[in-house]
Amino acid sequence: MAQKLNFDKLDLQIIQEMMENAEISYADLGKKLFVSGGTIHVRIKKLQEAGVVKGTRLNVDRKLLGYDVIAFIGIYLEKSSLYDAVATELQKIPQIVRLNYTTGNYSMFAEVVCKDIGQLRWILHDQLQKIKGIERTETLISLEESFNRNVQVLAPGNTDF
Amino acid sequence: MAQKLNFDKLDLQIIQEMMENAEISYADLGKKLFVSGGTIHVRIKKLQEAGVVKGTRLNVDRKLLGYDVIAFIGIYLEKSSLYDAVATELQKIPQIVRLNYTTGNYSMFAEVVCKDIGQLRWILHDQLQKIKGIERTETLISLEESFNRNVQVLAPGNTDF
DNA sequence: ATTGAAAGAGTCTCAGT
DNA sequence: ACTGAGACTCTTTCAAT
Repeated sequence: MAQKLNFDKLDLQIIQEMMENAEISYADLGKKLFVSGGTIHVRIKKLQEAGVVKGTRLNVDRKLLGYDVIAFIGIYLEKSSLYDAVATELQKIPQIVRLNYTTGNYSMFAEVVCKDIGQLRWILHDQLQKIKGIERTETLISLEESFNRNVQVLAPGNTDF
Repeated sequence: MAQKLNFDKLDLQIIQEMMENAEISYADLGKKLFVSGGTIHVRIKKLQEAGVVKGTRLNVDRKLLGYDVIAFIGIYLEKSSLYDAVATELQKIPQIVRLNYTTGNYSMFAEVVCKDIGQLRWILHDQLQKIKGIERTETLISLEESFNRNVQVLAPGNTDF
């Protein structure tokens, strides 16, 4: 299980720098942090083996791909024991990109990326309403995404470490 | 502005494969899609120049970094014209990783990644409540993230292309 | 643990098709 | 447009400290 490990300042600096620029070379990152490229290499290897650094994910411009709409869907279940069954069905819908089991207003909280409002309507009306166990849904359409970043482990305002 | 462009099947296949594995080499990707590594290279360059492929983002295990809690915060504003001012303040809080301007129940919708429930309480109570313009907030705590993926442009169930 | 250099693997360029 | 080969850059390994 997620056992907490010890990281020194250099580990956290490497993670923070690579969160800001995942494509930096080991040599350049070493220069920036005043160690050799070899040291960066062994540290990153250690972080990968520890499972902290899991790899990289492709960053695409969804609008240029024709996906203009992001929406969040709060889902009320008939019974919360239906979570797993409903999650399995939601995962089959390619436009649903994220699903969380939540406390608070909703039982489940989904994020959907779709081409336009028409497709969103189709997902809500045709796709979701036929899944057994969903009582009703509430939709928040994103008009603008102000920012979307990784947690900043060594940011100025962050006193966590 | 986000002008829609034309992509052929190979472009979309490259994007889909790289969404699933951003670290695959051009040679291996070429083998998988039955073209040469050189072709993969020029296509990716074209996609980067078009702005569709924006790069890669580091994927970290937030739990191993000690960030055990994800929560979503629905924010009610006193006046929606305060959005920009409030967004600027929220961006200063390192644990707030995402912010959307939304229709529906809330004016703004934020995602926060924090160390534990105590820190979440501190962010909600001490950090948010002192920002002018926030009327009240509603918090959804994530108990489990079932999945978190990119939109699947060439998935079996996706008839978008 | 860190360094610096050599070996290996991947990216990038380009002439030919 | 795509290919394959050579030049170049980066990653990876390793002996020395």
